[in-house]
Amino acid sequence: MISCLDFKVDDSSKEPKCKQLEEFLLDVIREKKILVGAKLPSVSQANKHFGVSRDTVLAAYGALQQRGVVVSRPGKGFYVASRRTKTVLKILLLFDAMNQYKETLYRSLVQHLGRNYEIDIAFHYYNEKLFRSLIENNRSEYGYFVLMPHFNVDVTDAIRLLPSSRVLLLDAFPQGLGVEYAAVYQDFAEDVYVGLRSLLDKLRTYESLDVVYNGQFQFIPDSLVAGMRRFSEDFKIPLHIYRGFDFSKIEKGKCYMAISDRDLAGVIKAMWEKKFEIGRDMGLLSFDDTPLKEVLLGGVTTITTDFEWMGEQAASLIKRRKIKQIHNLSRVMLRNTI
Amino acid sequence: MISCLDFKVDDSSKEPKCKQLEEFLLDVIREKKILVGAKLPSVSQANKHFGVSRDTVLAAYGALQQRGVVVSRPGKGFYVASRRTKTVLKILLLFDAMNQYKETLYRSLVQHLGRNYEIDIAFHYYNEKLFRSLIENNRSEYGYFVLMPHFNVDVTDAIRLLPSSRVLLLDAFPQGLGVEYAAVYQDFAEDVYVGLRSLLDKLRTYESLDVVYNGQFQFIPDSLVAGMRRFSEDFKIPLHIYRGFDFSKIEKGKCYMAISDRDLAGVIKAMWEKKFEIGRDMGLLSFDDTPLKEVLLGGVTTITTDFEWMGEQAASLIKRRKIKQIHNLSRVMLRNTI
DNA sequence: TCTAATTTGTGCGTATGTATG
DNA sequence: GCATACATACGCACAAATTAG
Repeated sequence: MISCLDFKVDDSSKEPKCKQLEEFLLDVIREKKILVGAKLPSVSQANKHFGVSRDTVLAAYGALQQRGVVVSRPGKGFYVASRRTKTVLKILLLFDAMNQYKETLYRSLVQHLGRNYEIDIAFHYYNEKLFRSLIENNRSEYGYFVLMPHFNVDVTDAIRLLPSSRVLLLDAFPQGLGVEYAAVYQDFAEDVYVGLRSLLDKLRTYESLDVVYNGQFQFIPDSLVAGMRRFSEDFKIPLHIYRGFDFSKIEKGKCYMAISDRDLAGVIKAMWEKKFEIGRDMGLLSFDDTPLKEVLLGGVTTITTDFEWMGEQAASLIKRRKIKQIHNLSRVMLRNTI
Repeated sequence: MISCLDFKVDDSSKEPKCKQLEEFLLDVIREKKILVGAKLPSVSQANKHFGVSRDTVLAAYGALQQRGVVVSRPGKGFYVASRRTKTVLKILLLFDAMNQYKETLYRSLVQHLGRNYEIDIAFHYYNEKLFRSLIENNRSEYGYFVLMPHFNVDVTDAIRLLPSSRVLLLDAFPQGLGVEYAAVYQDFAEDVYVGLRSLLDKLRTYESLDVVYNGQFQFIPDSLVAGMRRFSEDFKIPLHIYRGFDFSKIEKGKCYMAISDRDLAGVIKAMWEKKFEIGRDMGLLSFDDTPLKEVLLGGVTTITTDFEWMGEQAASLIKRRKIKQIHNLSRVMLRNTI
């Protein structure tokens, strides 16, 4: 029984020994290696087996007792009382960038997780090195990692530094990572394909689909481009992708697709200057719905996912320590601009 | 172990002893004589071995901690956390909420600070207790604090826990804090007064000014309200402030002021339903400019500050360790909706 | 009932970082 | 730079409760 529990304290670690033991036992109880009602190894057994002093064991057991996870019976032993480990889990949220819909996601996640979680947030802004160093430097500081690995290069090696049971991939699911990782993701290639297909009749009234993005901090996933290209080929809709688009070069008869708010504003301004009429002279699509897009130009058509729901699903996976891949479907908000 | 570290303070040097020790230890860490994760000599060991007082050791160790190079563990010791010795300061950014213009500010600050600063960000979402605990729990971990104390209750006691030389107040400058605190702030009362006054002729064409905000996470500084009230009294413009406004109750002849994007969208939707014409049947103002507001409804009139500039000023104060209060002026972007 | 072994529970000592004059 | 009080981490010794024989 106790021999099944292989654990050694790391004396050189900065974590206190009793804390290390406590975390280990919480995992053991969560994983049902010791069932509710069963007896924990006695203090002196644990003391010898784990190679720590009796007091260290006692400190760990005492902490578990204070949490209500175990109860002590003097002269008998410590017994598991509950699996509801009311632990404060420290979570690192590693997002790509700060923007409007990210706030929706963040709030939803925080709200649905509730009080027993301590959440820190950081942004990598598509800087691969920053992403790596944030993972490396915080490996031991957090008990759980929610990662948004939006990169067109391979970062799976950095992610693999973390135990897969303590990682949730959010929004993006990099190729090369398997079912051992929990995830709530968008399948950009598929979603944009399906989204554009549902707009096919409208899109046929334009001569081409032109994707524009300008900012230095802007980023388009390769998979999104792949989905758009497949749509373009399958349905013979010409596709152009402009990185660093000169908005004054806007033309009649095209349907523009703006990536960021800044790009969207740029297209609209150019449209005004040329006195184009939206939906007739040109079309306009955008990604990720926000309150203002509902009313901008009488409603901008967007291809978007439900970030509220994404946060809720993520929170649920984290709370139940469930490893599962959830495809967060996207939908088209068909409005006025196409 | 400690005997490998031969270091003697130079009493004749003009460099403080703690600075000498700090530099020595940085070299030791750079040269991998002490590896990441390993323990530094304890304070009392170092105190005896290096022939300096405990305080000197503590000052050196503390400085290393504020650079993010080492971390302290009570009862255990100081441990090397990172080899990034180029980092001169670890900064905690404590913002109120995540939103569009906050990103502008954040990016500007990060960009103007440059590479040698490690910046963490957290949000308090107008939760006073969270604000306090974030300060208390991170007091020794960071070398500098950029605080956005947007509260209508007094939080100066929490701020005073930090050395004033290591604090920058951003956006808000709470009453009760003096010139010993660096600040780049908006004077909401004054700014909104001046802003509204510049719109006086336009505002006189409406029967009243109605401030609407709805969200649970929404917040209006008392000083902003005070500024609006003073304007209302001085120029006899009726003012109504609705917390939890029912947008369907929107009326002709009034000028509405929306606090958040969500409120703005709510007013516009209600306006459409009633078929009001903007700028004639009703007016619309908003706070904080964003790219989309430039094009929404042909341009929404906003009272706003320059967050790009605010970030630049803040970075400059931090880098030069300058203690100065900078009033970040706001201006009116007069557009189509009033 | 007594005894010995096992187990939980308590007190004290030492080393370490933290905070304050 | 020094002194002091304090919290935390860890270990040793011993007392109190339980159980088996």
